[in-house]
Amino acid sequence: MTPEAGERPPLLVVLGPTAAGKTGIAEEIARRSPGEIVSADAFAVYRGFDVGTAKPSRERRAEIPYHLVDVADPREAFSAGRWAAEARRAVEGIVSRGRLPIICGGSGFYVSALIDGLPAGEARDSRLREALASWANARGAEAAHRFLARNDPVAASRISVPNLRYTLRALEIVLTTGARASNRLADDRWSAQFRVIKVAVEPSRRDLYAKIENRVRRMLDAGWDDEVRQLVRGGLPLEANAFDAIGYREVAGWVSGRAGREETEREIAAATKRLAKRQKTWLARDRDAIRMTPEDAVSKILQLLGHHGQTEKSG
RNA sequence: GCCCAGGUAGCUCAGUUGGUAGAGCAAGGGACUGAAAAUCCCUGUGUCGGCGGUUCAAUUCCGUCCCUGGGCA
Repeated sequence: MTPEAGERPPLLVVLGPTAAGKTGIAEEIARRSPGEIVSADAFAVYRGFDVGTAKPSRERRAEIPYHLVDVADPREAFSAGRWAAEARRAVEGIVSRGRLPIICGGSGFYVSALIDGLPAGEARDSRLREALASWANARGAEAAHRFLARNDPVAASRISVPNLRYTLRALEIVLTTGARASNRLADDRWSAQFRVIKVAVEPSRRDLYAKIENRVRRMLDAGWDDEVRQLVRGGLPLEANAFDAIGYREVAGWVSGRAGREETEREIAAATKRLAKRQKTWLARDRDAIRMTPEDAVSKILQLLGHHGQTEKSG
């Protein structure tokens, strides 16, 4: 390790699939270090989405400062870029207070936007996006893909034809910036100022699946249905992006009598397991992440941070 | 008891004018550059309800029995 490595402030990143126990670990570290938590969760940013996103309660947030929770209205369009920009500001604030910043969450793309960076310029245009969507709706995904192939063949070759969402995003980038999506380079200078300690909490599949099942049951017991009723009564349409959060549309179906509680619980648990699988796939590529089980995560992280054990201290 | 309609992949079902079968969902694996808990890709052998019969060959035709749903008594 280079001498200046020790001078850079540490930035702890706790990753892992949903329900792995990340939050408890991050909170324990925050108490000992002491630190503040930056939630890396694409749906905990929305106000009113509490139970189903396993959002930390008000009491816990009073004990340990949380950032990037409840920062958006469910009606507004959120983005990885906006999250990363706000997370950077939060991290800088925590460091300036002399505390340990702890990124904690399961949204791999968001964390990547923060640590690895994104290309400069958002290249986002909602009017163009809508126009492209309705054009593609009329002409089909193949036509859209052919159009992209003409403007950015490299991007087109990486995107499968039916993946209309990716195709349209790549088109949006070429049409707004004139630059090909496949040529844009991410800017990762920001994270270089920190000693990034990235940790992946990975329980066995068996444990994780049991935790997921328990958690879904507890969420349904904790008034998830009331929360959905309130959101719907408040006029939030089921098409809103925030309702893409796993379980919310299922609970809406239960609330409206279209499905029973048991069936709803089963479906949500299955969808959550699929999410956990995708999260693990994402994480598997991350060669910087230090893998550990939830049981020994806290002591291993403390060690990585440089909290020395008693034997070392006395010597 | 009688008359219909069914019994095919974990589930819902298609299909084979007789040559041992395929979709969706589930499950497993993968991709991911501002919608990401999203979006997309790959992976399909299962006594085709049991037992007999006809046939070179039956999941397919015939008989019979069992099971499920509906109707009539």
